[in-house]
Amino acid sequence: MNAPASMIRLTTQRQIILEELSKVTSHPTASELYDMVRKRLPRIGLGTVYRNLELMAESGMILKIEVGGTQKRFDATTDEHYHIRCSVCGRVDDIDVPVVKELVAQAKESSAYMIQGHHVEFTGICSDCQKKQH
Amino acid sequence: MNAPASMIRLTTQRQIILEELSKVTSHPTASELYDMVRKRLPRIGLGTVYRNLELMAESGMILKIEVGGTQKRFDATTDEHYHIRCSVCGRVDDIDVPVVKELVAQAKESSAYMIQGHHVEFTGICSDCQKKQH
DNA sequence: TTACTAAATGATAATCATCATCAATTAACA
DNA sequence: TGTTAATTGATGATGATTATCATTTAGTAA
Repeated sequence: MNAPASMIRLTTQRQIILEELSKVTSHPTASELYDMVRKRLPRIGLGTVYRNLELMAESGMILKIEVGGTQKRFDATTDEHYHIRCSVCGRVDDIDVPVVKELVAQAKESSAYMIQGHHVEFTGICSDCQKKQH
Repeated sequence: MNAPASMIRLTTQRQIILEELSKVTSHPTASELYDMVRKRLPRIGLGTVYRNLELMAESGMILKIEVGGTQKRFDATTDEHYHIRCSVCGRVDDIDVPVVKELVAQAKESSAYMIQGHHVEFTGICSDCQKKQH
């Protein structure tokens, strides 16, 4: 009855991209991940990294973070949480602030949009950049 | 004693960019603003629009919004408030949900970052896009 | 195991948003 | 009205991302 589902293959590239992303607690950009992955797969193309990150984000395996800054970032942790971005170096980390569920309820009342979700992004200066500013 | 402050001129371009931005409640991108301004100043360059939006954002006259999506957006309203972005068309609007001041306090406790601020971005489907999805 | 086929890759070019450069123009003021 | 530095418009450069396409390969069936 269903149209034949397109087959999603388990390729070396995909596995290693996911492994490398899972190793770090920071939230690398596509090209940072490209550099990390290339140490193990020197012939991989940047396009493959972009393609797979996009694919994994769509399927919910990873999280695509579109915050301030020019590049998208990726996160292997998919449960709902907030982020903090360094305004100096652009680094993004998870932040352990409890998710405010009421925000969505409030938004539903005060907007004609059909609300899907929310995200909180804190801005600050990371400890590395604080040190460098002597 | 001070170095001579660089003179900031009141040009036609700047005035009209600010006027057009103030006219709308949406949050146009630089190129949307370019189209709006060009109806009154057909010879204006896109670079001028970018330059002035950046300048006005730096001086605090307007707000530069770096949310999801690929383009930066601008807002003539500068007091602290949250935004909602349509996941279909990318449109961004203000949303009337009270600012949660406690979030920053909580963030300060649970992070090594020097916290500067926060922003909440809701995601949803705007009424126009709801209609179009028959 | 081998052969088949659609999915995926790597290389490359194309696109899009933004920024930089620079000669020509113009706002502010003496 | 003339001077001068700030600004403009035109254009090119850059950086991130996406599209294209011939080649390779994972998954499956013989």
